[in-house]
Amino acid sequence: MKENQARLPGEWEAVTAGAVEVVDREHLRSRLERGDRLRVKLGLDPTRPDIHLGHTVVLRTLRRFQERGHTAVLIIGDWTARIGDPSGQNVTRPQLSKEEVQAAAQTYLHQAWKILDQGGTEVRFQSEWFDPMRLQDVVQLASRYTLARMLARDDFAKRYKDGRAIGLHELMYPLLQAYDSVAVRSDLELGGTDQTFNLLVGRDIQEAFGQQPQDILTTPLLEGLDGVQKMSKSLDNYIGIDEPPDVMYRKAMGIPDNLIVRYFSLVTDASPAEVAAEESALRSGENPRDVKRRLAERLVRQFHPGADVAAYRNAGGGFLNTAPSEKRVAQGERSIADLFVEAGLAASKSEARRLAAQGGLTVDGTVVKSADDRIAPKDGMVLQRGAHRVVRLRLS
RNA sequence: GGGCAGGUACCGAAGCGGUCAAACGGAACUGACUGUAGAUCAGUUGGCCUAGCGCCUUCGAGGGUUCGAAUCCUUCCCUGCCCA
Repeated sequence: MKENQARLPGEWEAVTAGAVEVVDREHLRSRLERGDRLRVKLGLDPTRPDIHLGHTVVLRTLRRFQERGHTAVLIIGDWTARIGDPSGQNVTRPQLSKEEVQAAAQTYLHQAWKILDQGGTEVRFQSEWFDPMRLQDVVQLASRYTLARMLARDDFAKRYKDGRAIGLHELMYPLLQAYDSVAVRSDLELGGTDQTFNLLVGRDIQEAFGQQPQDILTTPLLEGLDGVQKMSKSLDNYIGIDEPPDVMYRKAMGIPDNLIVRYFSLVTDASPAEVAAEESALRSGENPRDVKRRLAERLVRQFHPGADVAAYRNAGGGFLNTAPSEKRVAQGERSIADLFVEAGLAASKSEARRLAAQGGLTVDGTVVKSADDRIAPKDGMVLQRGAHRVVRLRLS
């Protein structure tokens, strides 16, 4: 696989831009310089069928490899998705059916093509190689690794030390995803920094199966809207790449100021020079809101080329507070508390009453005094709970 | 297999016969403030209604003792540690 293309100057820099860590650095560099065409693996677990900006960091890296003639190998983790990566809290995940995984995978791919070049991507399902395995093969695979090495992984070590449960199946996760590298003969695997251990296991397992170990490249984890924890669907601090432009804009405007530059550099097409310009704009005292507007516009344009970005800007401050969502409700008079529960804005009538007592509920802009007052919903009526949760009613 | 320690609300953690829907902390939510977020301050955080000092469900699961149990007994399930 040595047939190559014109060697671009700065190839190494271009392809590793933003990488946190590369192993084996020298090895990878020399392969790139030699012009080898690499099989670049990226694994995705289709547990949640939506790609958000956090995922795009690594996807964009993969695309850069594609653009330079390397083969993207996208693995759909239809087996590992059932185990769930045992990262900290989520010890158990709902067992997904084959159909659910299939469906999620399709959605995933559909979204992934917004970033990757579909033609240059090889999509593989784990079930290809795992379904035919027999117990003998599984035991065989397990024999290639040891407990001590598993315990080298931070979260395992921590849980072990703290006396918290570690299911044996959880130990299988790194092993299975490592075997993927063997199955697809990966040359290089990409992943977020939280995957470092798993990617390294891939190297070991490949060697155990007589293959040349892959190199690995890790990308930063993007902080979510809260600015602290990594972006994830389950923490509800994400911007999905399939979300409508207005929602995307609004969410982008809500990120903490100290993340503006990071977002510019990790998830937009802005060149390093442009990023630097925004950074100095902030430092020189420009209102962060305006810098953030440019960020939001850029993001929206990337995923919704036709969107009328100016409209959101002119919407002023108010757009921040309106989360557009509609809810169908039946006609007829009932208590305000009931209506809020139906609209999904309160978990129970008791909660609705408490919120009302705190002045946190409004109907068409008027503060609800007593949640026990009765009301007949009208089509288009707007219910609001707090500053951010708004529902427009539709009569059915 | 043996010994020991545990399983309390979203999480952590008190409580060990009544005054417990259950201290405290984190987290979340609401209000004030702010360009948003944050920080800060205040409040809320099981459900239901005829809203009373009311009823129902909740302290791993079942059974029991008691006028009365998260608290005592018992069986079971689960977790961790030590020993084999």
